[in-house]
Amino acid sequence: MSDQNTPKLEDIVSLCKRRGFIFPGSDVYGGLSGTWDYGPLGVALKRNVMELWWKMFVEDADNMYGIDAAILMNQKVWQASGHVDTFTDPLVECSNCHGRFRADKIDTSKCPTCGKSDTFGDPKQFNMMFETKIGPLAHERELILSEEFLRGLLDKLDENGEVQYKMVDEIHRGSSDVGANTVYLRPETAQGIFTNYKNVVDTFYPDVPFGLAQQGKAFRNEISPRDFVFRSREFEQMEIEYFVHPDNWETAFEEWVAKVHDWCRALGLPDESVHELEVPEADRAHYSKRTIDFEFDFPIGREELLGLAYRTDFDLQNIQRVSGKSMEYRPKDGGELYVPHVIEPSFGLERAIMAVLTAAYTEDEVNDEKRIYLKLPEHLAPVKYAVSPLLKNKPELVEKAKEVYAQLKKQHGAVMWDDNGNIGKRYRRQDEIGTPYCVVIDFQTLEDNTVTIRNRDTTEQTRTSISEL
RNA sequence: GCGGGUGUCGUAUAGCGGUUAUUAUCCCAGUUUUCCAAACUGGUGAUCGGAGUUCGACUCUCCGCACCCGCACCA
Repeated sequence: MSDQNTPKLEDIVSLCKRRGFIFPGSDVYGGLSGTWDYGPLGVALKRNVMELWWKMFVEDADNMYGIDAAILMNQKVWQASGHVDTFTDPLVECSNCHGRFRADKIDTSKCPTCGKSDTFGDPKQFNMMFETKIGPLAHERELILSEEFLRGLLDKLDENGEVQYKMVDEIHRGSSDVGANTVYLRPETAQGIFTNYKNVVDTFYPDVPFGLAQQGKAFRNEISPRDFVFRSREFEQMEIEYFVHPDNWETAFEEWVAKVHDWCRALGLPDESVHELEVPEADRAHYSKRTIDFEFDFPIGREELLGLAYRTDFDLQNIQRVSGKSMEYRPKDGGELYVPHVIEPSFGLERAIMAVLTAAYTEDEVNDEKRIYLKLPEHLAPVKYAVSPLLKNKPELVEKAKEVYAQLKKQHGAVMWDDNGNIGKRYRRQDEIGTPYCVVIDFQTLEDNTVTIRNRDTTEQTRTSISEL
């Protein structure tokens, strides 16, 4: 349901490329599906969102600890977490209509699409995790074990063919097993937190409830990445695992619902565009006892912005089982040992940025002309102030403006110099990148050291003295 | 991954089996300009990639790649 205030996705994509926020990944080489690169303004916006998150949830809280785990992890992590099993789907393809289906979800004797019988071959494993190898000989080994290569070779041999085929099958079976040198690019950042739970408890002795927070890249081999940065193969997550006593999970869950709404407001998202979806059991992840998806009215429709899940003690119990190390928490008041339960708010950074852009993108009609501007919250805007001389062919104005620019730059950092074209043109350009204030040095400045400050949203100007900037 | 569509300067576009590849805007340099995309001058910049057909391909054919729509997938 998008009302007329929701911008079109193509308008946002276009503005992002035109003004240097977000470009297609590997653009000069024709692109790479499912990847996006951030330009100068995009990375500024992205960092502002990340820093806001870190400040709100880590620095401003007194029971939160930050960590930053490696992307590559021991493969046992993913066996313990269930990802090796649940991220691997057996898929079958119909030789008649080429439809693809989960082999474990349909009757494979008959194609549900075209109705033909016995059109399915053997199921093939499809895993959403990117896999790579540790060690320098990895690729050589893969080449030797290529089934196609070996079969092609053996097709040329008449004698003992049968024996040789058997050998190929054995070798191939061996290579499709997960070798000791196989590692995965993490499909979620959460496990990097769980694997460090014990280290943090042993070094900081935090009181429950406490949380561990992390920001970082995650990778999923999506079948079809789509909708701009909404679903891509490489993305950034901001996650918190909040450890609670099992009796208190419901209270903590409700607290986090409120905090999530605070976060959405800090991003400048209107309350009426954010929706809670209680995820029914059948749709929940394998580890979760309760999940709320927070959805947002994106240009592509109402879709998930972030998730809040009660993960029980699923992860810590798994680590305890697989590693053999105790994950029990010892209360300082001498109470009984227990394995803490976990509330997990999980934020997608790119989705947050897309929501921010959606909420900020505004088109106004001014004198029959369209004015496009990004109504970004001040703390997220890539550029806070643009400084201009009213006229650039008057050296005294330019000189004074440069002084003001240097002063503001020292104070705020995110300040841009702009003397291109005429003043109206500069305002429009700054509008499009969401700069909240344009500071202009004019002839009056030379007399009384005051400048005009033009407001992005109202286009009104006020005159202020330089010292009060 | 399947089916359908699309692919020309940064953006938006025109056109053609043989062009100096059109126009606007953006961008850059300059003139001008006392507050909301004014004007003028000059400039950079594109046929998605690779094969094939042809004397000659941006144009036709095939194969890749990317994007859009639908299906499926979505821990």
